[in-house]
Amino acid sequence: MNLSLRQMRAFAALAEARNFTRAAEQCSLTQSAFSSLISNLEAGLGLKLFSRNTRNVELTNEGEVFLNIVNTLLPETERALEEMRSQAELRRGKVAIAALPTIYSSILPSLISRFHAEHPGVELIIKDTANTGCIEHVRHRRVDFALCAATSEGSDFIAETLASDSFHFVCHASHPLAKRRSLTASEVQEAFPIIVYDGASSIRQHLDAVIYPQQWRRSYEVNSLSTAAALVIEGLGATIIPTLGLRQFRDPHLRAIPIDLPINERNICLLRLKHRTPSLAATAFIALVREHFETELDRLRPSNSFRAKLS
Amino acid sequence: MNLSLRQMRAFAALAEARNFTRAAEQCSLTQSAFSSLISNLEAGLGLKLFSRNTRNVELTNEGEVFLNIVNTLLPETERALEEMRSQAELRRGKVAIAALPTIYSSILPSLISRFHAEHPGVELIIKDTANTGCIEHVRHRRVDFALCAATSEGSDFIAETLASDSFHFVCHASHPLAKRRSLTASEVQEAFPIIVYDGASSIRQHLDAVIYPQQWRRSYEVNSLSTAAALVIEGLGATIIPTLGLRQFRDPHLRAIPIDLPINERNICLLRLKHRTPSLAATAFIALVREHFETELDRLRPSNSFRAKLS
DNA sequence: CTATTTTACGATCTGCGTAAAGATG
DNA sequence: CATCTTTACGCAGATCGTAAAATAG
Repeated sequence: MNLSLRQMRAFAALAEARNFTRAAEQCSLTQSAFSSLISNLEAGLGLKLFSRNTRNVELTNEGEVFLNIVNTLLPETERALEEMRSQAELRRGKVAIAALPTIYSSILPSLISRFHAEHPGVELIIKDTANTGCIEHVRHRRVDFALCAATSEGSDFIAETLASDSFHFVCHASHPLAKRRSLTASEVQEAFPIIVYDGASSIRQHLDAVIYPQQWRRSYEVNSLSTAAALVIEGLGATIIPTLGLRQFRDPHLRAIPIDLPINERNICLLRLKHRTPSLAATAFIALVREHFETELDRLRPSNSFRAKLS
Repeated sequence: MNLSLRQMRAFAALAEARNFTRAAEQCSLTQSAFSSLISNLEAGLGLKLFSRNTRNVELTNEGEVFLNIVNTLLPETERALEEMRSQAELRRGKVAIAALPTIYSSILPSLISRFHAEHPGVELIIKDTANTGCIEHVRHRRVDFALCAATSEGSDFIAETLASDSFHFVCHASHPLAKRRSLTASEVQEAFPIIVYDGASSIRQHLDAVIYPQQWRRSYEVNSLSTAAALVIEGLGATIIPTLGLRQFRDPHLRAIPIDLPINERNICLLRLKHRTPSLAATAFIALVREHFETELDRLRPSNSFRAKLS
């Protein structure tokens, strides 16, 4: 006897419906195929499970015994398969991630290619959005997790700090401050015109907080790093960028000067919902992220000269 | 995915043996068939369970997960099938029977012991109750079948007549009629005091019907044969008993005289619900009952002298 | 007569075995 | 290169669907 899941499903459906036609529909089978499926099950077990005629279908005593068994065995088996399906989702699954533009443009590309090489069947969806958007994506479960700046929002989140980067004053080589080795907050504030970012941005939020209650004398408010970069290159102003964003400003005419801010570190964290077990695919990606920040942490250290990297 | 018992068995064997050839042998399959069986299982689950080459077979991480599942699921499934096998082989089961006291006390004991000897694992539940009770037990499916007097109740029942017995006047040896060889209905009606049975009793129902619209001049109305027997032995009255009930009145001081009633035969039948396939255990018991009445039918024939048997 | 199950039968799919090919230490 | 697994392929049995037959209220 080779009892199969399909047989148990069919039996359970018939025991429930007590009607071949409806039970067959439920199993996506023709009534005739369903009938022989039940017959085969009965033959396999060597006993009648249902006493039936054209008007009435009901369990025999032996059928009752089998129903008791199936009532525990079937859910367990289904659950087992569901468990395996979750496993399988590592190979053909989906990971949705939200990430700050600075993170997306710096560390994610290499992680994506490594993950894809390891799990070629897993679909990766990455939304690059400012900090506020990242948090909302996580909150509404539109992503498995986010890589963004630390947040203090509620206790629904788990925020794991992965690294922290610091801020740099980025200007054209012809800028009056271009040759300085370091700058103070007040010096930077005087460096008008300065290019700032949209209020949803973690950079803007951080910088606003740092000089509170003062405000930035801004001439431009942009949404993307690349726009800011274009403006700076054109000599229309300077901007302030955390370490991870510097890559966007690699240009021979630009200079990046470390700033000494009251709160100079921006924490990069892995943000996810507390009561949501990440899928295995997501877990795998998270592992890759953690590994990245462990092995390449030094790259983020402000002690490294980024001036050199920009030229 | 239609997980089957065979797939689980094969997986367990391979996880144990870690060798396709030996695991295949254990499953009574060629190595090639076994290989594709495992492949199909992996394809069905959507993941590799074993990482293998020609020298080495071992479980993947996903395989380990599946092994944990199978280690509980497989034994449970096997046990379930074993349970059903026991049912099929009548090594387990339950038969519930309702029977008239006259039947219970006459033919059932030997049938019970024969059935028990043949099927020691089958539980027997026998309710001795008057005719009305028997019918209700069948109607409400509290018993698999009943051995009782024929009924004309509705078409939900199947009533198979097994035998018929006839009625006897039973009295103390000192009774005025004790020496008669036979009696008529009117003679019996005059034989006051007469002990009758509760209205639910088939004997009472039969006798009431026989003399309708007259009524029995009763002095005692009892529920059990043994009570009636005690009364008769004490000389407090006579009673009327069908053949099957005579056994209760075996006493040297009692006499049983055949009565010539207008309807002298009480049909003993096997009563069950029409649309209910009896369990295997019940079927086996029914077979025993039929066999009994086929081989020992003569015992019930009123032609036999029961006077002799009583002394 | 109507609703329902069973049977008949051909097409398709699955699973097994034989035998050959492929892989690996 | 010896051993073990996978692949190729034909056959047998299982399963499915369509359609007709049987059954029961």
